[in-house]
Amino acid sequence: MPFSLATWNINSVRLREPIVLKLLAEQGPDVLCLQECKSPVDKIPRDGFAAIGYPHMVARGDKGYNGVAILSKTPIKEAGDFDFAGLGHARHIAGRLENGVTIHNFYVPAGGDVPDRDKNEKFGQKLDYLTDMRDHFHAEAPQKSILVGDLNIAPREDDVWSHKQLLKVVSHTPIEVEALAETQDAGKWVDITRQDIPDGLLYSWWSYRAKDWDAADKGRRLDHIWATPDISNAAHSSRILRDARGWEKPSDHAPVFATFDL
DNA sequence: ATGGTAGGTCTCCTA
Repeated sequence: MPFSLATWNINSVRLREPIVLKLLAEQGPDVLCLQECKSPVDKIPRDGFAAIGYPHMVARGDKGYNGVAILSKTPIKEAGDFDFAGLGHARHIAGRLENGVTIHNFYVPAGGDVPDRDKNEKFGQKLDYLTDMRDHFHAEAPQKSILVGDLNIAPREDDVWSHKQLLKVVSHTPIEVEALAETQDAGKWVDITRQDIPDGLLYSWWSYRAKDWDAADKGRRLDHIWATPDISNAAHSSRILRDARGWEKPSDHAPVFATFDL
C-alpha cells in the first residue's frame, strides 16, 4: 500500500488553519507532520482537520513556541517523545502507523544568530540537541522508520542560494553541517528528498524579510524527509510544494512530500 | 554592514 506524507513548518497552526485545510484538501497526504504549531495541544484546531478526513493526531505543545503534531487519515499511536539537550521544549513527537512504520517528527532549535557557542547560548543548544539525536540513534538503530521535520540546517551547497555567502550564517555553517551528517550516519538515515532529486538547487524556506521572496529566491532547504535503509527503496515522488509559500498568509516554509510503497 | 517581516504574548522573545 503506497502512503504519502508531508512535513511543514506551519508557524502557528491556529493562525494558519485555513492553509493547512487547503493543503490537506488539495494534496491529500496520508500523514502531515507539522512543526512550530505555537499552541498547546488542546488548542490545536483538530476538529477542522477531522472533518476533512484527518481524525487522528499525536502532538506535543508549548504555549507560544515550538510544538509538533502528526495528523493522519489512519490510526496513529504515540511512540515516545524526546527532550534532547534537556531544553524542556516540545520539539519531537513519534507516532506509529498500523503498517508498523514509526514516524519521528522533529523541530530542531534554530540556534540564534551568532554561530559561536561561547557568545550565543542558543547555538550551543542546537549543537547539543544534534549530539543527543546522534547518540540516541547510535545507541538504538532505528528500523522501519521515517524522520521528518524542520532540522534548521541546509546541508549541501545546492541546498542554499549561495554557499559562499552562507558559510558563516547559522543553518549552513560547517560545524552544523557536520553535526547533521553525524546524526544522519548514526541512524543510517537516507535523505529521501535528495535520493529522488539528486541534482539542482532545492529550497523549502524563504525569509519573510525579503522584499520579493519569489523573485529574489534566496532560499534554503531546512526541511527534510529521511528514512531507514529497510524502507528507503520504497520511497519515490519527492517534491517541495513551492506554491504554498505564496498562499494567503503563508508560512515561511513550504511543505516537503514523499511517497512510500509499503 | 545593516535591517528587513512575522507570530505570540503580562511589551520583548523567537524565528
